[in-house]
Amino acid sequence: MKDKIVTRFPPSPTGLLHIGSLRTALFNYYYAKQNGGEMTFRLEDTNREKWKKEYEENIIESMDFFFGMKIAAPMKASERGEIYKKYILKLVEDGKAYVSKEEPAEEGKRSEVIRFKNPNSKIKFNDLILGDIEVDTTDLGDFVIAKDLDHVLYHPQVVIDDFETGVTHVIRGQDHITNTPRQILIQEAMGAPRPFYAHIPLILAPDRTKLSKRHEATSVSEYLAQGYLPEALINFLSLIGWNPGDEREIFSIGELITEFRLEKVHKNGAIFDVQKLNWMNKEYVKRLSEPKLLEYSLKFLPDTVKGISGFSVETFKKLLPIIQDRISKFSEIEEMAASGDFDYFFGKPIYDPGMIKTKEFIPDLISIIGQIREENFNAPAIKLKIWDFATEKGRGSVLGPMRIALSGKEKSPDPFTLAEILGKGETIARLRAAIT
RNA sequence: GGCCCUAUCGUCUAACGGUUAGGACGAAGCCUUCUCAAGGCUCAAAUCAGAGUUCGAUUCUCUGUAGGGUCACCA
Repeated sequence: MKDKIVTRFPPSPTGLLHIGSLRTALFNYYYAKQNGGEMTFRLEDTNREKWKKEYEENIIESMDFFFGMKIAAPMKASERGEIYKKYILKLVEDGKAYVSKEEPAEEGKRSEVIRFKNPNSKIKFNDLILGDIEVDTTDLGDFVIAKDLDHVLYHPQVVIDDFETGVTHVIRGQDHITNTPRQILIQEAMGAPRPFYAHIPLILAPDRTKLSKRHEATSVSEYLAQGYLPEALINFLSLIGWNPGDEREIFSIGELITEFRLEKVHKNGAIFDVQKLNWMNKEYVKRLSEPKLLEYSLKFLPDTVKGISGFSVETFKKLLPIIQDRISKFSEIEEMAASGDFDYFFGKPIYDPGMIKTKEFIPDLISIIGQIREENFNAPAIKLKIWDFATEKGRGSVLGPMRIALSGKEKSPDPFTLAEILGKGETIARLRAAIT
């Protein structure tokens, strides 16, 4: 009988959920799920200086948002002081740790701390991604594991929490690799079993250093706020440092759970390429259902547009295909709004009449369009009716003025689509207005 | 600097020791076209260097070089 696989995600609430943390959580989640196991969650929240309630809430909400984990009462390191204390006490009793008198060299340092008695052994462990790693722990010295019995430090905390929650696989970033020998040492002193380790490569900024706060946008919330879709973010992040070995790129979370292979995770760090994220997000935008597309579009549509007197959701719905075609992320709707790409749908276009090169063919357009029946007033039908005439007279001098008459802009969707959205009556009205 | 990790197009990456070193993003060009997008097609672009093992190294070994991570009484 194989033991149930238990992975872990223990973020520290010292910032909003980081893009790299999400990816680590994702890998932990895939590995646990595909093996019928589970991913545990706990908050490593003993650093009270950097802690913020806002961060904690953001992380917990994200767990629900991305993994459907409803966490009512998260396990918190800050509430486990008594437990840590017992273990440290035991270590001291067993002679594996000792109270050390110090001469504080710096301000704020204590004259007495608890140090781990380093047996100075060579620690060898097999990393599921990196392979065998051997480290001589002599250079680590007798490192401090607690300031005192009520202030236990990170390494013993991790070992105790992983042990008590039955963690079988520690999947974490490569920035933790040098912590591993220390933690194994403590484990062995406590007689705790050693979990499997898998250190995943770091996500790098374009300057090839670890992606951190000093770089552009690093929190998941920022990306969501820019209108990246969660599914796209998950897909993109999952493909950094891992790939299925073939040429597929678009994966649902369900597919990722079955396809993900820990053994195929790379050893080397990878740059977070926003351009590729943009492309992938666009792929997801294209696949969005109409209700979802409307929901997101409305959410990102500025109030200045919603406040136009002629604005209605009914009309806005007709613009959805145009939006879907143009944006790669939803914040671009704000840019479209700023350049006036929506205004003319909800009110008369404002433009310099000089923009219209020639009004010569507008009366003909009005009569052609007038012949189209109301119920047939759609872009393909309108195009069919006008096309030959436009070709005969010169498309530039027929279609160009038509577009400007309808939109007031040099750049816009094609005039047939414009006419369809505006409707027959309004189209003719705007063409008439352009003559005078 | 010590310790640890890594090394294929600009970027993400594929390639039982035998391939014209493949794909994607991005760039460029072309087509489509009334504009802007979208779409289609085409093209450029890489095995860090040097030894060794081998009939044959992107692939295995060593050295060098480069990059990264980490060295708290933070987590």
